[in-house]
Amino acid sequence: MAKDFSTREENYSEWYNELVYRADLAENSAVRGCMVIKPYGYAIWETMHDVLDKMFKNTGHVNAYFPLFIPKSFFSREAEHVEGFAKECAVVTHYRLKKNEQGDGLIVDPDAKLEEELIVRPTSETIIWDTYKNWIQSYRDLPILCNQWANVVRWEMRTRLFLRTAEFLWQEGHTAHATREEAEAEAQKMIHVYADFAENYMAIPVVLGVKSPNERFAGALDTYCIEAMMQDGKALQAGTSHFLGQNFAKAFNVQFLNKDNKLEYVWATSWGVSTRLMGALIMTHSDDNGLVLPPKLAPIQVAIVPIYKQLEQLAEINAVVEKIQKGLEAQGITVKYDNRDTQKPGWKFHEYEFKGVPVRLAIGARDLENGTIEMARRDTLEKMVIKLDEVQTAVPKMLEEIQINLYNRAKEMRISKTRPVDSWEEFKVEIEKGGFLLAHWDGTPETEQKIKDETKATIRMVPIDGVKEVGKCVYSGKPSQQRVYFARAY
RNA sequence: CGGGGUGUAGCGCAGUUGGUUAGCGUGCUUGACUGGGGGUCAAGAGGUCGGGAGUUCAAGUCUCCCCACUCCGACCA
Repeated sequence: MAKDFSTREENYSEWYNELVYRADLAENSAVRGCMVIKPYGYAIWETMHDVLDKMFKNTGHVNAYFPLFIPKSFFSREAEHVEGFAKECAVVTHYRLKKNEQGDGLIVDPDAKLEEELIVRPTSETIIWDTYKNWIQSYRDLPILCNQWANVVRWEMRTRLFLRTAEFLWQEGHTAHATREEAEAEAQKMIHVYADFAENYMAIPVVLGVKSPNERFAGALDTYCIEAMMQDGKALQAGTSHFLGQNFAKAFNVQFLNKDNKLEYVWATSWGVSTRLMGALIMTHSDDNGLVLPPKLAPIQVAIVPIYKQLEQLAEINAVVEKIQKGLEAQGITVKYDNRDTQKPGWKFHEYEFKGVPVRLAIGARDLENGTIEMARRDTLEKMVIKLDEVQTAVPKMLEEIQINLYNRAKEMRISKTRPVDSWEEFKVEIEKGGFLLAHWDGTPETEQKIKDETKATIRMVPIDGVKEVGKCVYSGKPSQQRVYFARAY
């Protein structure tokens, strides 16, 4: 057992915070609401970045980079967009500091006021569409399929490591198309890429659907999303893909001549996932002993700990481990052999367990005699003794098994927290228990808002390929065509 | 922005009605013994008590002002 570590039962959010901090993933910085992502945490993000980047490129996208600053006037061009982001923008008003004549330090030089203030991007649609205007004249210029990896700033009132920080890292795809159909297909394609990534790499099962108008991205016609269920029963939006229609093309006057020599507005999409995924990863799999990482994203997949008395013994072990390590690395497995003499074996066991390393091997004098090695798996904490000559097959097999087990475990958890609800009384009782409630909804924003006001639950999404089922709205009793997902969310 | 709370060693905290040299846990350094699940013992290093002003013979402790952080709401990827 880890000492002095909160359990999920005692206090879920404390457990999460301590986990992030003690597993060396991230910490709060001197700047309120902004985090420092530490090397171990960044290594996980880096792997996510690399995998996603490949997936984007495999689907025809290229990377570009647009500025951090956006002229204030750009923001007011798209009415809904402005409303959505105005309340959380960091604004640059001056470009120079000077010595404080009245006291110590520096003050903002009042003479260095910018003619037009610059917004630190909360998202880049506006600056990108202002740029695309210059790139697009003909249908031959389309489609444009760009992605950028960047940091953005949203001045949030309350922040939590990874889940909501004032500055966060993300990728944002911005595409331009000649037809509505093509843009819609793009938006849907990308939400499926995200679902694929979440399920097959992060081992997080997700439900896929479309947002209700209330929850839609500011300026979008449709927002597709994937939603995951956390262990405490709260939902977490893991990725969004927006069909923007011609809203931004009209706001920034981006037109092209089609084959019939007629001027048309361009159709757009944007889609993104952020470092918030780290929060989802942590909360989905981890337990009261610390972090649990799916092998495909673990910075260290196998940790090897030697157990020895004298240094001569260590030398003997080193020789055996060297072969094991080389063999595993040749199979593409990331191995850390921790033969530091500065820490005890017990300390190392806890360290790697807490950091979520999927497989740990331990080898000592006893093993050398028997030709064995101890293998421990992080997901179930089981330990087993295997023959040394089995290591090269047993370890990769175990990694695969853990990856699958984590996914299955998370899926069972989600299924157990998902259930249909048919009356308002039942809804109010069940929402307190957490999880997804599948309920009928009359399709109106008014009803959705009332449900939110009374229960803090929001419609997480309307399933795209959901089963059509005639029913009555759980709140208003009006007719409904299908059930939607309700939950309290992060 | 509204309502609580907290600022004392790297981190986590104690410090009573003001009273001598400001403590404890952990971490850190050195050494010895140890080593199959966070070892034991010993010796050390480490402090503008958030900042400023005031009351007092005497302030970590009382008063006032300021600052920072944090939690709970409203807002949100």
